Amino acid sequence: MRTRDLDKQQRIKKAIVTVILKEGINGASVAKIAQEASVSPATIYIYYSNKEEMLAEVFKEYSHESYYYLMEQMQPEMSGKELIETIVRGFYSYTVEHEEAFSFVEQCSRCPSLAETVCETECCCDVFDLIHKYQEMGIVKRYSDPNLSAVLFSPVRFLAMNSRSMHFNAEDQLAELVQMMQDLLLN
Amino acid sequence: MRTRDLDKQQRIKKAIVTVILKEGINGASVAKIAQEASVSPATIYIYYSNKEEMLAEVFKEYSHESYYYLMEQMQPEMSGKELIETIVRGFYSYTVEHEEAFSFVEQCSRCPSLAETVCETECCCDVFDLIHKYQEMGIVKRYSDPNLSAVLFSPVRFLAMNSRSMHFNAEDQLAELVQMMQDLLLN
Amino acid sequence: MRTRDLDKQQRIKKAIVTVILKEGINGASVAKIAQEASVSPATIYIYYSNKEEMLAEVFKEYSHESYYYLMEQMQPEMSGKELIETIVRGFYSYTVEHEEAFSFVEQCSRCPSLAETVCETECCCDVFDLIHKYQEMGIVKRYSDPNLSAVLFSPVRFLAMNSRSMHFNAEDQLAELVQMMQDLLLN
Amino acid sequence: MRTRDLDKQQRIKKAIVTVILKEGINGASVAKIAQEASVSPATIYIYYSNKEEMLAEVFKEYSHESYYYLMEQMQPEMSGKELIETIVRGFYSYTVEHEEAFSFVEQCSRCPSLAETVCETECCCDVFDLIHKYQEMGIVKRYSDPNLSAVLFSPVRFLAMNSRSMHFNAEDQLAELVQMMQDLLLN
DNA sequence: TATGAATGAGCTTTCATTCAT
DNA sequence: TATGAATGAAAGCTCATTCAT
Repeated sequence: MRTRDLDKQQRIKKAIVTVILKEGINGASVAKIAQEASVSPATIYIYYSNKEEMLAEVFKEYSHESYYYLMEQMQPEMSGKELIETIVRGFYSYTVEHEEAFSFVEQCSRCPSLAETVCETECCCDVFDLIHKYQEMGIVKRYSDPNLSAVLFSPVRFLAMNSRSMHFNAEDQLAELVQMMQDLLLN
Repeated sequence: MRTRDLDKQQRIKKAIVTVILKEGINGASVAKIAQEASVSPATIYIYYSNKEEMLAEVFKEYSHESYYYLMEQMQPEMSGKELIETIVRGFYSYTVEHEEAFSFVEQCSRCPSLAETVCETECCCDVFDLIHKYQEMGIVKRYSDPNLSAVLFSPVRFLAMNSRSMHFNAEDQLAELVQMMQDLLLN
Repeated sequence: MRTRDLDKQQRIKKAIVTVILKEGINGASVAKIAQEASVSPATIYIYYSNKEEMLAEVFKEYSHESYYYLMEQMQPEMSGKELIETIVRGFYSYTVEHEEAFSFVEQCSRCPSLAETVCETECCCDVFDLIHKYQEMGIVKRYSDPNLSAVLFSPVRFLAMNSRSMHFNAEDQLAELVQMMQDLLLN
Repeated sequence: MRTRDLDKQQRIKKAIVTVILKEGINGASVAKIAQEASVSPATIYIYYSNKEEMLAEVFKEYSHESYYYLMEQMQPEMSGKELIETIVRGFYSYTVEHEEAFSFVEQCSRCPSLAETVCETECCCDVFDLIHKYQEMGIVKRYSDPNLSAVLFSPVRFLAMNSRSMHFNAEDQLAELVQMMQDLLLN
């Protein structure tokens, strides 16, 4: 019996992200993904039962990735200021270093049918566990989770998506945004 | 007759938005839009030279709409607090009252090919003219435009998009967010 | 506006029957039918909303045809013997003269999903009206309709389908069968 | 081990019939049959060189089955009446008790490519040997074999296939049909 | 022998767009 | 201007079959 080719599955996953970055979620046909992965379209249906499920599954995986990345940046015993800076800068770094994955997740999360399959809150729960600790220590203000999520991540996403079309220097913006978030969220 | 034509074009525009809310930007075929507008597919090609251009044009129009709506909420002689509250609540109201248009614009703005055709900054220039005045009067802090845009609008969009999947009371969140923005942005 | 091409619709109907005779109901793909009709596959979907419905509709049409043909053979004032002979020979003639249509209907009527869409009894109601008259006149024995249907038509169908594989002279068989049916059904 | 293999082949044979009853001959893919038989698709190609041959072979086997069944019903020293009744009722019983096999054979025998591979006459030769004896004894009329086959089996098949769609009581019909056949075929 | 992985070819269907009126 | 008909191209997906183990 031929064993399942792990490399092949990896190539498919990679291809999905690549094609969606290039062509948008609209233009990402199974055929194109298969070609990008150097695989027959039929092969994709061995790994995923249909296109919808394929996107959902890969979307789910990558949704968590940015927060894993973020957690790796964290140091023990950070001050409040360091915490906020790490979150803002770390999240932005992720968008730059994993441009494909970031763009893929952004597109999926705006696609109503896909967005439903992944719950934002679950993805970043580790980050929130940490923030809650800082809240309990009286370092971070006790704003609600949805609003914390809204102000910590959305603006960074906005900058990441618009850094090209709007003509600004990302580093300057980021420095200012860090400052803003520290002012806003710390006691 | 002129009225007839205008009416037809208007119906097409409405249909685009309606269909995209119902079916997502993926499922929005020219045929479905034509049917929704009670028009022949061929007729659409009288008004727009192809689908891409059609979406781009309508996207451009609706991109401005939320900011027009916002400007209508503005009162002369508002305090800084009132300004911020009006922007945050007004923008949220728009997402509720014009759900179709909001969803349409959101979806288009995540579609790479379409997003390029519309510049966010141009759309909200009137709002920024106003904010600049308040900055010059020393009421609003002198943060850069991209960051102002990022923190004023993205979080509201985030709440609007996630109010259903996350289970929170929109009004409570909004009240808190207004408070946060006032603290953050006002001297 | 381009008007619907009646000839085209006719060609499609003809093509369905031809392809099914050649390839069997299994091998009859929409693409092959389209090619046989010198039409694009997409065109077929203007006339029928899907393959199933297409087959069902054409099947329904042709199901009636053999009985229309039969009724045309009938003469007024026939004797009982003539009635039976006309039915048996007429039905057989139909299978020879309209081989394609006959084979098509046979195949469809064995396909469970299609068979359900057409009710045999409705198709041959004119013939049964006639038979009922002869029953009332005491000429044809008062057997039940299902059994009359079973013995009058099934054996002829059997002969028609097997005249090639079994090696017999159709005319001889038919003459004998007429005799049998007359003996069986007439007072 | 031999038992294992035979068991496997048997399971495949059973699966073919089951799947075809459920899905029709169109919907009976090798994959589905393999799954139903709890076997890999590749395994099927160890026993049969391709799908066509597989169906043909199993079709051939089951084609005989109803006549074997029929022969088992036969008693020595039956009267002519009993002979006819046993054939008609026995054949009907078979269609009820072996619904899957009957439906399978019916479907195959309408599929042109398959029908060619099996000769009806060969299948029921035992039955005809018996009938011929009764003909020689002057009990059964000397009609030709094709016509005997046509009137003895086709009407029963017709009733079996239509007992649901036409709304009649099978037992009543059968009783009448027995009577008819006795009148028709016996001296 | 037996298998799950793999695939090219083909399926049904829909698409954006153009044609003929 | 406006249309329903028409279509080539492509979509998502399944097929019978073969491969590699």
